[in-house]
Amino acid sequence: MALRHAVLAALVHGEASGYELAKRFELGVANFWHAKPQQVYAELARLSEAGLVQGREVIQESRPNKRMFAITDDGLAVLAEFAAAPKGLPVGRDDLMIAVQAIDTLDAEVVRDGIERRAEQAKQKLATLQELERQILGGRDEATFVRTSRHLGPYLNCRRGIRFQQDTLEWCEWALQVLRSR
Amino acid sequence: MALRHAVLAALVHGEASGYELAKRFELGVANFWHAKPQQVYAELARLSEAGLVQGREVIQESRPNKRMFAITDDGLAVLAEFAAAPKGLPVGRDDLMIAVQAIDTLDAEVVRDGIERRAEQAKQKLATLQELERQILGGRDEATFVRTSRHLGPYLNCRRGIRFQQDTLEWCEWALQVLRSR
DNA sequence: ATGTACATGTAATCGGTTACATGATTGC
DNA sequence: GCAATCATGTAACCGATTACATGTACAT
Repeated sequence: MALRHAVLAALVHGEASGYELAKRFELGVANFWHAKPQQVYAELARLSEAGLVQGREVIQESRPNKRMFAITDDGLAVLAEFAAAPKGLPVGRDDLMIAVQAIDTLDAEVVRDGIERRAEQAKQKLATLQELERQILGGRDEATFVRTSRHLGPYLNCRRGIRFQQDTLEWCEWALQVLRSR
Repeated sequence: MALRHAVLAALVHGEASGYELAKRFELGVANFWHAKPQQVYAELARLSEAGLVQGREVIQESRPNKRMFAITDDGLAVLAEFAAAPKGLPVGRDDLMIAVQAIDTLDAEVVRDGIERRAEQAKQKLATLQELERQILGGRDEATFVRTSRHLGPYLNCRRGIRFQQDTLEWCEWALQVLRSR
């Protein structure tokens, strides 16, 4: 039941609509949490019923109406409890690594193509995250930002994502070189 | 339905019992796939019924009997098909990063403790994986191994795991430094 | 006209986790 | 005596994915 906490955490820096939250999950936090839009809407409904978030209707004219959700004090309490609980290791599932594991029996070219495609995906994701980093830093260097900002969480998370994609890319390039050199 | 393929991939370098497979999932491949023992047994039953693996009883005297499973030609065909299919991005879920995202609103000390615990976990995991790497290389250097071995898959996978844990560790240390310097 | 962004859901199904269940052998 | 390792599963529940469903506004 951790999507619940992920949604609450995504709301601590201000209210958001289900649509906005779904986008945040897709891009910003996506390396370490992932959720489909339908899941987000369903979770918001449950959180709202439990009193952990509060929604308000926003009537718009040139667009469909939307509901903005904000975290409540009860929601914050639940988040705090979650943060204090011991965490297990991250759960990862990567289809590509299944193919890699079996490369010696399979057609190696097919797996190589998969690694190349993954490298491309990583590059794109990396570009997106670096753009996000620029937005967060807003022209300041890291030391200045760390001293002056009250929004460290998203930055720490963004850095984790950038590192992960860089590491992915480096592994892909190393693996391709190994496979070429056989 | 990808656990199916993960199990098949784990069997390509030789037959194994459910118990052995469960251990392989727990340690070796665990950074990029994860499965509980019960799941492995259930999957083996399904794969066996579908003719993708074949089991044989092994009677043991000083231990409980076991069933060893080997991948069949049909199983290999299914794996090959899977390998050729386009892969999505890896799915990751990391509770710690949820707490990190919300650190500005939460008690920062609690989150710092979480990062420290994660660093410890990463160190242990890293040690295990480096031991596995030594076993795989068997005294040879990388270049020699790559030229002479027919089991590249597990090595590529192991390297991915090592890099991931190293990167985790570096991020943890960087994040702790940032949090201390505030 | 066509597609993308905005905006929100329901229903059916599938995959994964947790709890339960058992029992022998080996080493501390 | 007690814990760890070997060895295998069932059943209930919950969480996640996929398919279905609808409609407006704006840009190309």
